[in-house]
Amino acid sequence: MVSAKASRVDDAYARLKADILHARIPPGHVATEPEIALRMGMSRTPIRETLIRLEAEGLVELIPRRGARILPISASAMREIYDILTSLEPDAAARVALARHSAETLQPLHDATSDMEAALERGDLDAWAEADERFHRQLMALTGNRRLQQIVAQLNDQAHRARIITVRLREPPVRSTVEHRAILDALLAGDGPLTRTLFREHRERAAQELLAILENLRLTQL
Amino acid sequence: MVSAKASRVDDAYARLKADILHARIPPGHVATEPEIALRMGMSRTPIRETLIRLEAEGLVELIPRRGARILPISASAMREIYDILTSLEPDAAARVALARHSAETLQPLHDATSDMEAALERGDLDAWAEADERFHRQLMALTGNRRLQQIVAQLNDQAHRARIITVRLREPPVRSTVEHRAILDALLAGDGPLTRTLFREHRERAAQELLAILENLRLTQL
DNA sequence: AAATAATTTAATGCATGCATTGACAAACGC
DNA sequence: GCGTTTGTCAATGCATGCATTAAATTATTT
Repeated sequence: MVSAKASRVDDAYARLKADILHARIPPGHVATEPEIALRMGMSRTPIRETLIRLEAEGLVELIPRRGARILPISASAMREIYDILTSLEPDAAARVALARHSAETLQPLHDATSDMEAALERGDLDAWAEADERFHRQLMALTGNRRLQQIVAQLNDQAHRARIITVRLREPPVRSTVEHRAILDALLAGDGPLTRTLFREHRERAAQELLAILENLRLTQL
Repeated sequence: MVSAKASRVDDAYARLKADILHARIPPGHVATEPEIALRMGMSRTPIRETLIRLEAEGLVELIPRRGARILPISASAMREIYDILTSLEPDAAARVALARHSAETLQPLHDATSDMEAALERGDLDAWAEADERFHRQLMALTGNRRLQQIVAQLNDQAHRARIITVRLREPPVRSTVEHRAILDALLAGDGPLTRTLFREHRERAAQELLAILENLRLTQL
């Protein structure tokens, strides 16, 4: 056996988190510990620990005598998240560019970009979104900064549901895909400033589009 | 009574965190749950929950069968932290500048700066450090971005011990204090780009100095 | 009927018990 | 003497019990 034996907390954490991210539990939903424990077939203890972790990650809110509330998707939350990502990612990308990684090292980014292009042609938005997130994740991994990776991953998790919803309510992300290709080229060229600029514009546009949709839907809070 | 009744978890959390930040527990120290529970006069349960939270905050590492390890201070960790802060804070400061807050709103920053100057003249490094952290905290508060505030606060907590140590091992922070004044002026002038540039240089220099000292001391890991 | 009070219900916060399992040490074989 | 093996010990992971207390419900009063 390769993987370490999963503890119940590990299990509950993985399942609950997946349920939240895939919106299988509706945003805003409130559930009590005994309720979740029953559903997951374990006692309250591991559920409690799981909820504490999820709260620290910003996916759940623990309301004193009521239970755990799955955080809703709000435009204001998305604005906060995108403001932070717009600061972090372009800088990080610029550092990666300046590190002048080999083409092999950048291969995963290349793959992700190709996958985005292919998915877009097929009209497979789920695959597109997956490749998009993969690109961003791989790029952060190349910085070697663990804390940065964790923070960005956490923010992306928080924004995940909003992206799922909006990706189907907008024009096909042609532009976004093209931008990825341009960023990749800048990275390969080792052009830090260009990478930063492109990435920043990429994030700013994405934020604009997402927020426009959320606000149009009057999804101040979904 | 104004404050909510403190639960044991709240209490243990506050105490443990303070002990860690003030280095009353030496970095690298390992303690078991029963050990901490005994010292804090409560059962393992609230201690457990506290440790989970502290782990999520990056102050403690939970080692499977060994206990909780107070994370050591390493130069590499500080580099990670400062890289992130150097991305986040200057951008955030620029946004604050563009928001053109009134002088009253910026008063806390003014106070913090004055306090730094006064503390420096008195040679009171503790007071100086406190005012410095206050300046940065207040500035982030002005962005109104809760997530940003939380992330920056968390990173500052992680870096706190390193700052305490190094502040006494370097020349008096005259330069740093002057820079704060300049940043404040740029904020008052509503000059976003200038604020960003100044802040970035400020953080980069601070990072350089801190890392130089840590590495000189061969504190790869304290 | 609306507002208030009394009562019931149930979720949390915490303590405790116990099985499991890894860490450590002593005993053993080479 | 040093690497293995076995055995003991204790920390964790989890379940469970219970007091407390907020929320919900019902009863009561105006």
